[in-house]
Amino acid sequence: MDQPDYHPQQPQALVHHLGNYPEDLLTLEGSSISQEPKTEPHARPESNESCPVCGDKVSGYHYGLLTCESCKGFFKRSVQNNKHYTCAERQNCPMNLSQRKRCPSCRFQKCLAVGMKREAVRADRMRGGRNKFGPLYRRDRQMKQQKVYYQANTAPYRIKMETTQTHRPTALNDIHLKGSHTSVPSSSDTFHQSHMYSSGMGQSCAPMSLDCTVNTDRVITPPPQPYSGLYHHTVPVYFQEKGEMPFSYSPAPANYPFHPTPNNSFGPRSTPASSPCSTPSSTTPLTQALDQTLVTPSPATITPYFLSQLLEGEQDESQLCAKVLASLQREQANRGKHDRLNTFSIMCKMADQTLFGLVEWARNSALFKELKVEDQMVLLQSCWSELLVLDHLCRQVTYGKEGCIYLVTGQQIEVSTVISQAGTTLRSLVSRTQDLVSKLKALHFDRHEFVCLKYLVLFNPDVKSVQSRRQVEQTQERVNRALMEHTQHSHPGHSDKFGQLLLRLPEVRSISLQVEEYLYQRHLLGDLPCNSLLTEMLHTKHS
DNA sequence: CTCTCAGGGCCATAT
DNA sequence: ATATGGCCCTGAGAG
Repeated sequence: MDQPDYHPQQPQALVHHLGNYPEDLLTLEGSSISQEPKTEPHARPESNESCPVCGDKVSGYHYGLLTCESCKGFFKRSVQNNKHYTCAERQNCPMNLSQRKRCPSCRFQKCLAVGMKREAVRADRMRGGRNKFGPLYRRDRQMKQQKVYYQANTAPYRIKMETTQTHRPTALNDIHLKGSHTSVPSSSDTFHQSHMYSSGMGQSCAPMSLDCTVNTDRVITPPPQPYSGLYHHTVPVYFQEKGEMPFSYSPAPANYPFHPTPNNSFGPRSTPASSPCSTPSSTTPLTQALDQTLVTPSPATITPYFLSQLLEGEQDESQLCAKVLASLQREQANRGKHDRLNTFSIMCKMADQTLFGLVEWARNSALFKELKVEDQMVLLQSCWSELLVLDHLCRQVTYGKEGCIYLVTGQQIEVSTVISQAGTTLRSLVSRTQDLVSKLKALHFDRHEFVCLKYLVLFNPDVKSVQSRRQVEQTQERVNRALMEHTQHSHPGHSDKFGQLLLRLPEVRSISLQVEEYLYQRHLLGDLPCNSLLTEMLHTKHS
């Protein structure tokens, strides 16, 4: 068997998430009229595109994305007839126009990997009509049109920016996670283990042994990166979590783990960035700064202040690292010798803890606290995976070495090893993510911009059932403007950086959707650890 | 109301 | 015999 059974999903939550890019990301609010993309009503940005599965000419949007007619038909038949293909090779058959017929297994896996959606194939086989992905297609078109516009107007810059990352080929049979520092981990490490696990969407694949080694006594040292401010502490390794979790691990009665305290607050907690819970009409240094950015065209003085306020809410990477390590240690300590977490579970735990951190970040944000609890919930439900992807991207840009993936624990993993040994889906995810990292590195993506993108993703007024839509919209517009002013001010010679950054968001979203789909498939196979925030979030989307 | 366009069906062709 | 893929039909939703 090389694909999981088809599980028709309730469309509501999915549509909700797939939905919408904020309008101001499309219109580049704040830029001059002449910079707006001029799109002809009948311009079809997809007309020259090639199918992401086989490279053939696309014929339109099919089952979630632009594909060719043949892959459309193939995907439809595969889902309708509940086909179970088997690859005679190693599940990495080449997929192009001439070879797409050779291996239906790899073809179907690639269809899923690039984002074709089973749930778009109608169970009732009803013909005609519009499907639930209409808004997604519309937005995607708009983004593509804008991209065409930018490509036409930024060619001189793009020549410099579009450097491609080269992956060093290795002959390693194992994936070795390495500490980011020079000291060699001791053999008595808590997590020293070797595991076999399958990756990819349910297909069997070449076994991957993984040596996951963590030096528990390490002290994080500042890497030679431009953001040395992140690593200014010596980390207490055995960082104890307080019982103050934003999400409950007990079975959630309302099918959602978000348990804020009343009055738009999440309990007594203070951070430098957050004033006590405020109402939309109250004024804080932050909201004052926000108001000023709206009315005062003085980026040199206001935007840096506003951005520094936003930055203050950022988690210290070293603390997050210590927290995740401590959590993993506790988990392993509670398990028997033969009951150790496997590699995939460890990765999930890391993602889970990172997600906790992101939820904490959001709830500590003064801007976010001003929203109704219901809105906070739906916004986080909508964008959690995008935040995770953004967080990962920033970590790679900031600390990642060429050809390595930098984990939240400070360990590193060879990209080429993952690429060569992972299943189709994971390989696609890693490859797409690394491409994005390269682009962001070329853009000299900085912390301020990262924070802005996080806010732009979080404050998405197009999320269905947001009540205070205007408030969300205004915040997004403010952050959007701050981002624009920051890029113009900090990179005056690179007038298009703002646009280039926004153009990365559709790919972030696309990757995050693929991550969700991948995790959900693994979850259905029973691979995901139970009682995690990750699974709660996945359930919320798929329930 | 008309038009658009994405999903489904048909069927000649390929394997 | 079965799979593929090009073409056409259908009909919900947008305008």
